[in-house]
Amino acid sequence: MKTLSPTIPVKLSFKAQMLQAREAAIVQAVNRLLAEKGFDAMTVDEVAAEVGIAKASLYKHFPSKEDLACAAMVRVMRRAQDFLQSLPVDAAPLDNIKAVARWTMEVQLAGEMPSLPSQNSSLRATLMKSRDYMDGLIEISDALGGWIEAAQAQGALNPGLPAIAVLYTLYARACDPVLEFLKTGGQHTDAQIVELVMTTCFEGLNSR
Amino acid sequence: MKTLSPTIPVKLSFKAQMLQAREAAIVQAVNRLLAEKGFDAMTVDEVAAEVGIAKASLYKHFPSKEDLACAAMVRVMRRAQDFLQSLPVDAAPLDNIKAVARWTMEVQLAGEMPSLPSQNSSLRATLMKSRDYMDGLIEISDALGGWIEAAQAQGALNPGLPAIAVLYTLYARACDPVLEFLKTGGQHTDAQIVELVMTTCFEGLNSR
DNA sequence: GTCTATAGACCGATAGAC
DNA sequence: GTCTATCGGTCTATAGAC
Repeated sequence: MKTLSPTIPVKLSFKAQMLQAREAAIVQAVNRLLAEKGFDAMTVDEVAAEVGIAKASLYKHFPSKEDLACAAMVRVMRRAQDFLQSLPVDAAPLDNIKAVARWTMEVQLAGEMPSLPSQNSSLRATLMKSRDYMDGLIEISDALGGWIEAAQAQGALNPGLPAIAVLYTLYARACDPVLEFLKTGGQHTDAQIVELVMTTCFEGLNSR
Repeated sequence: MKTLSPTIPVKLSFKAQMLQAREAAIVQAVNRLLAEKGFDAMTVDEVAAEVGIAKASLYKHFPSKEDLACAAMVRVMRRAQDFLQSLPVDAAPLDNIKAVARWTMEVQLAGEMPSLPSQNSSLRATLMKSRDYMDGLIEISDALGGWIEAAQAQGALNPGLPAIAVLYTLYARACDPVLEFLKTGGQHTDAQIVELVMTTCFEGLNSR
């Protein structure tokens, strides 16, 4: 078969690499724009302009604006999974949980956390249908959930809280408006803001 | 003068009352729709349909969609001010702070908390220009800020946190996605959800 | 008969889709 | 680069109050 000759696979692979590289550029641009202005305010024209390609070419890669956003979410999910795997397996569960919380806040402060409106139903439907997205979400939730229960069992996290509530609270830090408010205030560095929110999140507002 | 005859003022007042009542109906509808779908997804036609009047009539009351949203924000701000004034003046500062936090969460769970995109600049400009909005915001911030500093001084709230960070953290509870997540989960009543988030907010995730 | 307010058609621009 | 739908905003004819 011709397709098994040495040159063909190379050519296909090269072409595939081009496509993949452009797709990566698209997804990165979408990620940035989603973080900067959100889903509704982001226009497909902007994405095409930022990547430097024709709008029609976008639709060769992604069938709709929702799929663009979904790809950006999958990207950040992949980054999260990579971060999770970089954590020491023998660390205390609470340390890993805190590391993840810090990481999400740093991504947000770096302007790299895509923000989607939770009430948009067509977007929700697209995300739910995406195997990549759902698998990533479940894997991350499982990892975090395991650490949460372990930390509660050893008394490091409040065992009176439902684990799911703790998980949601951690997820919410990825889109916490307090970070943006404090950054706009200009009184604190990014590192200080992260530590501040880490404190309120884990220690609470009350005195100890 | 004829305009000072008894019947004229009565008539004018009646007309004014009608206008005011309709304006209240409009603002309430906007408030509900903003809470349900957010600013971008809400259309002016929907508002008119919900109130049961023509779109052009809306524009007799409010010059733009942004002003509609602003009026809804002023409404909820007024409700907040009323709630603040209903609190006992001799109560412990921390109790009042907690009462306000509970109140904002209850309003959100009741589907009555308008949600605006923080990055929409035309909307921000309209809000900033609104004396009613800004005055309300400042009055509320001043009241909360005073309680925060008092609670920190007496060691009830962590004095190591900047008061502004505490204030923002409280404001953020009004749009905390954890409430919606837990409600969607269906495992908890609204009251339980409020107490859960109150605990994580004031006690933190760690064990005490 | 006049005047106001309304209802509903209408316009222009924008943005998603192809 | 075009097409079409949608949406914010406006215009006009009419109904009803005085």
